[in-house]
Amino acid sequence: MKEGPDIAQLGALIGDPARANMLTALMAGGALTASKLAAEAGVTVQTASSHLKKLESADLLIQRKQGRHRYFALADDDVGALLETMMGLAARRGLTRTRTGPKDPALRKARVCYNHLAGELGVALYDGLLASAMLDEVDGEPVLTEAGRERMMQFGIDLAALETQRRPLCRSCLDWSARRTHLAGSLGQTLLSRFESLGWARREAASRVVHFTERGETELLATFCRQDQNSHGNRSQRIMRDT
Amino acid sequence: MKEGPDIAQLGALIGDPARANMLTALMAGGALTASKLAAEAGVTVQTASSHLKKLESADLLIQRKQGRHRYFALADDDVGALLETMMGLAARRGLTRTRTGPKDPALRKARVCYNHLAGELGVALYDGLLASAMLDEVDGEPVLTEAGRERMMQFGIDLAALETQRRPLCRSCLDWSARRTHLAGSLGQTLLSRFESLGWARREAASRVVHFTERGETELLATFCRQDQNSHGNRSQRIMRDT
DNA sequence: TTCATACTTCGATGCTAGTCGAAGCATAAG
DNA sequence: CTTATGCTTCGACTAGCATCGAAGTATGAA
Repeated sequence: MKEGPDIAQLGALIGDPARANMLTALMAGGALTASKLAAEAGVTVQTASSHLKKLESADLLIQRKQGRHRYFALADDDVGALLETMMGLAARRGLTRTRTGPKDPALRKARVCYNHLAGELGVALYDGLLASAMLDEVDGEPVLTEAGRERMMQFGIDLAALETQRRPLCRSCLDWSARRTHLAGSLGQTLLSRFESLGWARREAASRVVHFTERGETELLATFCRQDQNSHGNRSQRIMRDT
Repeated sequence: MKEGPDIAQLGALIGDPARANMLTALMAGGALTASKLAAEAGVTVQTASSHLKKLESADLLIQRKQGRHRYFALADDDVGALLETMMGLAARRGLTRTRTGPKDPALRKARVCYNHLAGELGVALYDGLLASAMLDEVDGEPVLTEAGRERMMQFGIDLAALETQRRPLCRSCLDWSARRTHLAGSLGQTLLSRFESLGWARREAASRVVHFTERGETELLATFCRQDQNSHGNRSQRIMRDT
């Protein structure tokens, strides 16, 4: 009847549970081997191979051979963006998976959302920035205040470099575990890598889990989430240990 | 293994050809009856009913009863946004449907993309605005120039009102028929409804086709696509009748 | 009431596509 | 060479789901 881009093909590709698991595992931005992806998806390697072939020939994944391993990664930022969009909508629609796994608590606490920090610590950071008046929300969009700019530069963020980029500095991103927002955008991304280079946090190898050290977590909260900074800061509830 | 929002459920819902057709038909923003959607999807009403039930219970569609008719529409702007994202990616990946239908030429010429004008006339408008220096592109994002602002106000667009909104005035949107961009954003939307109220164009009842009158098309090109306006205007190729 | 239209539900059918076992390549190590 | 590992291909099986005919419900018209 119609002509044009086929949403159905795309949807069907993402619509299979095994493939969806693989894509979700790759959302952290890294590259994983075929066998790792098979384990993540909960299928045998033969099945995974078949899926990966389909995803690759649709240009959703790219493949890099290295020795006898084959590493797969998302082909493009567009793919990641689509997956994020779907995640967001699925979360808001209450389309959640039932079977829950062992990594779940760690994932809920801190994880990578595309390339920035999400989970409890992610929303705590966002709330803290708001409460201490480093961040402000105008028309629902987060904006860095003058105080925030200073603190970020003290913290070693090259704001000037970030602001020359096309992508927005601050964006809000809806969290699916907590029903709150956390900080995305180039600043969100840069902050996460800064946390890592400071040794506050490290990413778990083949998952989206982010492990914060005891000290890292304390420092994070002290640096960005002190309520008694400039404002009275009751704009956000404390939600640190609510699970 | 994991927990969280289930991309797979969403994907599977959109992944069926019949459902994808229905969703695509609803992207124009209107509400259609169940039987009309069945026809659009090329299935019987029983089958359509089953699909619509699923889409509704996933909160992708909403239903409004009116007499013995049931009108369905996209539940939310988020759904439309997701579909647009998927359309864009599918187009860039070359995932296009093969079977082409009778409405195809009309669709290619002018159609509704979510709520603004797409198709050949859409990209002609965009190119014309660029060529006559009413629109400029900074960092890939379209921006209205001073000359453009004046012309829009002459044309009866209430720019001041649009600019108080959250959503951006100008956005670019990738066309899937022509591989070009056309104008989205609140200005894009307002322009299309202005075309309609001027009698230049009207939307076909239950499709995304936009019919321009002979005069409407001429006026559109004269008003926004005169090359010999202020600039030398070779920044865009003419592509009007290239199919 | 009777008939017509719009839509849903039920039941049966048929096909697609995901799944895994077994075997086949390819690369690396001993 | 032989052995081990990582991955792909082939083939067969099976489950799930889209599909439609037939019957059932709801609204409107005559």
